[in-house]
Amino acid sequence: MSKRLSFRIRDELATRIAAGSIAPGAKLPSEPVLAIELGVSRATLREALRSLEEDGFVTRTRGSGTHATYRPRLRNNLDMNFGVTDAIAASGMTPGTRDSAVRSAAATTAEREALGLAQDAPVVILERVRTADGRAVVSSRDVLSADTISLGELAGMSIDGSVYAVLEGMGRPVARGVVTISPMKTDRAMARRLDVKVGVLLLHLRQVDYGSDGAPLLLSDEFHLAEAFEFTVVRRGPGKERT
Amino acid sequence: MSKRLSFRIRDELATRIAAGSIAPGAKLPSEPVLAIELGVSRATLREALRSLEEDGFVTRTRGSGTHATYRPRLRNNLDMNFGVTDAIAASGMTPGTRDSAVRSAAATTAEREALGLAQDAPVVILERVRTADGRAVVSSRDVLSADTISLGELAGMSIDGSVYAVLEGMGRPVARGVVTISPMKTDRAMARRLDVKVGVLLLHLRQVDYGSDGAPLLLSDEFHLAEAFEFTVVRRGPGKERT
DNA sequence: TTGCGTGATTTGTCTGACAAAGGTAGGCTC
DNA sequence: GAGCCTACCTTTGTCAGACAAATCACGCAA
Repeated sequence: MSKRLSFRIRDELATRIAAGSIAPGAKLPSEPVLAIELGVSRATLREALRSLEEDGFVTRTRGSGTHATYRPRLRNNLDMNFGVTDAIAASGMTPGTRDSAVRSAAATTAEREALGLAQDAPVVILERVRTADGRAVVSSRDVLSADTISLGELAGMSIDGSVYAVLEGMGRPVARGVVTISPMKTDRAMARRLDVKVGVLLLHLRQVDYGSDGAPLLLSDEFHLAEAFEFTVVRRGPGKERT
Repeated sequence: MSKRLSFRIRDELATRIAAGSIAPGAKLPSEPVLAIELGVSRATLREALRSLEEDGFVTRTRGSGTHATYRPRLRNNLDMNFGVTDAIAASGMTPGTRDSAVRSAAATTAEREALGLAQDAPVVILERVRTADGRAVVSSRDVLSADTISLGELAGMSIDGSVYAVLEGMGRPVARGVVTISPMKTDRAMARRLDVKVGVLLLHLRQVDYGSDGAPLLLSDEFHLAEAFEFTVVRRGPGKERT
């Protein structure tokens, strides 16, 4: 349960809208009425509405009211599913892991830059092949500073576990990630790992994750089979009301 | 200038943070102090801070204060650059257009579903090849309902213009878009249009744009040369504070 | 029918206050 | 002296009430 009351109200309204209890395009009750119904003050309700508006659930117009917007249903939203496990589960398949291996090494130049490390700083690397309903669909490689997590801690995590869950358990939750998307064809090594032919299309997601203080925590390279996944992103429009 | 005072305050603070006037990790003045400094009430300031928090510019902690977060600088953020023109310009190149053509047709099934139209509803189609510094980099195809815009209006727009700008000029600004990303290889027709070899890697962006009322306005298919572009997305972390 | 004015409705902003949680400094115990 | 605990202060979260501004609906007149 969220710490802030306004978050709970926000989630409650978001659920109602998503579930269709408040129909798309329908007008919500006025703020005073809705505040009484939800048992909170109008200020708290407005915090929640502000958040919903920011995420595109509702539009608010002075003099007119607050209206729910039509919201497209998304299967694999990059915003919602942060890890590979989430993405697979969101597609209705059972996630699994294969060929898991952890090791330590000196950081390469690219890794040093991405993670903000000193030269020759030690890093720990986790390489896995993720499966959906038993079929290999993603090859992933996670790199973390040895200062962030020890080899033992990384090796000790659940085989199907999420690195994010481990980091959060250590009090270093991931607050934000920046992912770069590019297409590529499978080379021979990747084809063997994923058990597909050479030349099959992949989406390469290179992601740097940052902690709540803004420090880089994790560098991930994920190679997704294009035919197995579909990525969607919600983009905010150029309407001048926004920044 | 935005209609709502809280939006202006939001933008003002976002600018300060982005420009480094408020350093990453630095603590902002307390709400009462900041409200006086900005000349607004604390309620309005809190609306602005709520928005900034939602976008990851700041974190707020009761008892501790509001802190600016480190925000990575992005070259081609799918969130920031909505149209192809923006994306090309953000890469430091000069956008241009080639092989522009408009026509009208009956909507296909996929187009009907995406745009929420009745069977055999007429649509207008704009096909263009976009260039960066004279080199063809994107093949695009925009489909709109004939009710939204007439063939003449579409043909009359500036050759390098943005469909978004036209829609906004007609009082139908695009508030949100949902893009699906998938990789593909160029077929023969696309290779000729983009003047590349068959088999070169493309990123296919299929996007549906919605108006402020949530109604679908525009269906776009964009085929980007992979080697010419790089797409980044900021993802919100799995920190438990979110939905 | 069309246009205009007027009033009701609704969100936006302001003011003031108290509660809750984090941070800090001081004192106490061992 | 080191560590722990407590009281206090700061800061955000929530509440209450009021007025301003914008939109919408209705009635009326041309």
